Amino acid sequence: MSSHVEENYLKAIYKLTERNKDGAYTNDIAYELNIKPATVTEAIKKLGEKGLIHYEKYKAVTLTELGKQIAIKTIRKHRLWEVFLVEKLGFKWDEIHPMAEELEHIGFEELTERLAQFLGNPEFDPHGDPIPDRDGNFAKTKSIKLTGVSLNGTAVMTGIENHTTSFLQHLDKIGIKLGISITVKEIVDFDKSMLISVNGEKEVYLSQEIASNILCK
Amino acid sequence: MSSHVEENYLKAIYKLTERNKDGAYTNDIAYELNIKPATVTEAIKKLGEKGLIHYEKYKAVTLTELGKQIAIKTIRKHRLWEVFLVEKLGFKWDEIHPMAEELEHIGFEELTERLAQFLGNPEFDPHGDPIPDRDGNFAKTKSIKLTGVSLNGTAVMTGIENHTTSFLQHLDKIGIKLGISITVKEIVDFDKSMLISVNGEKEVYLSQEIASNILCK
DNA sequence: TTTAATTTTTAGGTTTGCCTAAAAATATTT
DNA sequence: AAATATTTTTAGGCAAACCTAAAAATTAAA
Repeated sequence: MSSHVEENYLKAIYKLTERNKDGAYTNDIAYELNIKPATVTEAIKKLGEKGLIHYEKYKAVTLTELGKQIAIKTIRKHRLWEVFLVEKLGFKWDEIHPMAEELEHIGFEELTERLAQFLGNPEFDPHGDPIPDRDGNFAKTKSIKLTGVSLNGTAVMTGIENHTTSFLQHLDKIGIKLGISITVKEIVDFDKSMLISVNGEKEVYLSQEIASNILCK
Repeated sequence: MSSHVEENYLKAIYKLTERNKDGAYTNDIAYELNIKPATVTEAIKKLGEKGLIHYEKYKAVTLTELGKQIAIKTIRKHRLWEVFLVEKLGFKWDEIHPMAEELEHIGFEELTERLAQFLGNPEFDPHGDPIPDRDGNFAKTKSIKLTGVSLNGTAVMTGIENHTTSFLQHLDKIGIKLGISITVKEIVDFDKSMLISVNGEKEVYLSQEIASNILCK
């Protein structure tokens, strides 16, 4: 199995296991990777034999220590390249994912570490997601959803829970970006949408769906 | 055929056609790509059908305009990344080839162009090879081999004809790098090796083999 | 607790990009 | 121009990574 494909499976399993403690299900992995479940069954059997995941028929899979290391390294590479694309090449945060998705598979330890150094060993990527260090440790961040901020409370925007282009572009349009301060001016009783002010200026309504995908501290 | 594989074939054919005007032979392509001739036959048939090369059974192949464009774009990407690796990440010129060999296949036009801009639109890579511009035009360079410099003549080192690690490391050791000035102090009658002085200082003997792989102007 | 629905796996196929061995074509010698 | 050598192609195979359709196992519902 090519390391490119392998890394994608491990990354998907890592992501799903974050959400679902007992592991990643065949169907979910397939959905995540845009392939069919039958293909996933084949693949996870092999990953099991390679010692990268714990595989038992009909059960959710989990990563072994080795598999987890590889997944985290891939995430590290992905997020470092995202920083590069934004900080050095001037891309916007909604443009970088597909490029990072390819760059993350370039596998030279020395390249990754020099890139990190060149970027000033950043701890967060342009979406506010933590970048694991070379040993695989993530900076601890205890953020809350914007929906958890009480009326008249103020919070600093630190991240997002949804990474789709449309969501990112919408945040751009209303002026929400990392580090900005958000004050909750009103919570509409009817649908729990909220009126917020961005950096004490612009006021906009956010649906609960949007607010619940914005992370703050 | 994956663009990764396709680009490698086109690059190999481009390189071979540079050397051998009538085109690239099956055997040579196979040697260049470290695969077997039978595999090449299969591949070039497909590349022919795709309109990327001119293919006729038992004949050397040449690139079509389209095939040439893709080859040159790949070379552009390769050399830009090499500049990045040396100028920004501090790698040495003998370390970068394998990394650039992977980075070159990342195919986002916008990424390439922003990278080029970030690097200051360099015209030459760390080995002195010209970087084609976005339209595929190479800076014209009329360099000569160091073996063509006459006794007591001085020339500026501008490139190399051999890109092996061992050659690059040897040049490093004796202090030869791009831009350095070389004076021919002596040409040994017996084997045509030459005594040179590097930047008017250090004197070393170079075999004819080495001298013929050093380009100057 | 039996039936129904869902999920996972198996079985059998396809394409891609590689391989070896042998046949066919081309090129080189004698 | 024959014979020999070299090069290229054909033929048949293999593993990876995907697929569909059907069978088996598990989970949920009646």
